[in-house]
Amino acid sequence: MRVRMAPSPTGPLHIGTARTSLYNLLAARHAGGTFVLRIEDTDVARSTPEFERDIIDGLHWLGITWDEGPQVAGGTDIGPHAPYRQSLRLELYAREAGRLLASGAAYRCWCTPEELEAVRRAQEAAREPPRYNRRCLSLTDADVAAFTAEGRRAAIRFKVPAERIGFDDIVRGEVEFDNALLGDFVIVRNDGVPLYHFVVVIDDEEMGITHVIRGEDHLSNTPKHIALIRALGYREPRFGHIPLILNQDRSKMSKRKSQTAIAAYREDGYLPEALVNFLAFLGWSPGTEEELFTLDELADRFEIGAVHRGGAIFDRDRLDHLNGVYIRALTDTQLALRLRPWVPAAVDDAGLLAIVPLVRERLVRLGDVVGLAGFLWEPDAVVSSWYSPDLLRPRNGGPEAAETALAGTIATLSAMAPAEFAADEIEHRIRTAAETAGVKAGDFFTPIRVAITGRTVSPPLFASLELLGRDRSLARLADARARLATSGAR
RNA sequence: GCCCCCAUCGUCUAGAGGCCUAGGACGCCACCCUUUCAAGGUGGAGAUCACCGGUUCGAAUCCGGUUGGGGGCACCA
Repeated sequence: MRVRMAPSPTGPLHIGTARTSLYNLLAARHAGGTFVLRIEDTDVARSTPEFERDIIDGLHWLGITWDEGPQVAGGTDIGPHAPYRQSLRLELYAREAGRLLASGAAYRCWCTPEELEAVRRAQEAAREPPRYNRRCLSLTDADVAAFTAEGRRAAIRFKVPAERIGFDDIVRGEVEFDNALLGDFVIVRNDGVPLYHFVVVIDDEEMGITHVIRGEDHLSNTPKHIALIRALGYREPRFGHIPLILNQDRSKMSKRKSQTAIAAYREDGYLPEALVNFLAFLGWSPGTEEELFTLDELADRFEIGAVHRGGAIFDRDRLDHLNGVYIRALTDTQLALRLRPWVPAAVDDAGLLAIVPLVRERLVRLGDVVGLAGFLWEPDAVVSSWYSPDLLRPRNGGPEAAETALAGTIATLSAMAPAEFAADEIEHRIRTAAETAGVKAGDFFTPIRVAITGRTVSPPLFASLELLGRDRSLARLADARARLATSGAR
């Protein structure tokens, strides 16, 4: 089995492209086959090296690797069919176009976009299906001479045979189309650039692709490809069309309605292993009730033929849950390493490792560490700016209750030696202070929490105090007390 | 408009004629735990298997139609 993924570098790596790549990889691995990556960059106007890099980096990040193809953006291609970038294979396409022209399976077309548009409008008005009227199929030498003299350049159209085309789709079963309903489509633009439907067929043949696994949006294109394959005398691969990933409204997932760039998920702090697991289950299931798998385990059980036929909505809540599960499964050291990109360098590795236990149960995404533990590295003034003094007041109590807690805690912490400043000891003493003041523990803690973390929701309070340190804690408590007094005067 | 594909809780799905008074997970609700928030535990609501008609002793599972949804019909990929 030889499968391939052929992304087009006309945009960043899309979540759908990532899943199709994953399914191809899984199918190849499961069958002990070969996975090829080919860059579909014939659209020179829209393709960029930056997008190519984004795609390759994103795939690597997900752990999706290929046996043949460009390994690095701009790097050397690896494999017996190199190059794997279509922009480098132009002579091959030109030669095949020549064969089609010579056999009469294709013909030159001199129509201008305006002429084509006019014909299309006329057909619409007459309620006819919009398709090319074959004007250029029966041109006289004089017509051609006139167009040439005019400076027109010809595109090449494939003369679609009027026949029914059926095939046995790996995921959908028997499907049949009537190519008589198709217009003769352009395979080479008038500037000489070959088009998708044409090059995809040539490359798949030349690269020995045996199974074409792609999105359902290509199902209707398949009869075009089969017609081309027959006209060129190629071997017909098996086709398998996997269901689309959908927006909330069940339309094809798009940038407009969903977050589609893999890089964005990476930046939010989703774990690649969580994303892979999630993507694999969007449209497939091993049929058991286990749901946590590594890439290797997925490859072991994946059956391309067992893929569902219906599209699946991208459920962010489910991804979030899965990501949390994967985060919690990490060791402290592993999690610290993953968190590094979101934590400033001023927090050293030991400091970061100390933060991990405070946040691990609370992280949905790695990036959430900033909101959860930022109070530890942000300046006091910044943290102070996060809250308004009235948030210092506990649920059951007014400003005076806040003042009592703040003052009591300042006295308590001031009396502690640096060596004693550990979570357990801090908790013991503050609880005692609360009892002495006759205030319920929870109400006593709220003002402290806000003063220290700047928020009403935070990691466990006493460990937070310990990590912040006695002096900075005292400074924040004093600041809170001062702000409370000022606001209370109003 | 034409062609094609699809259809089980809100969502992802298990289910390949009797094991289904339809199972799991996410989300939601309640309770427990608890210094907040999470995490964790327990319980709960939630699907007449889109609808109609067949086949069969028996259908979520097979067949046909209807409806609904989606995709494709470019000198984009």
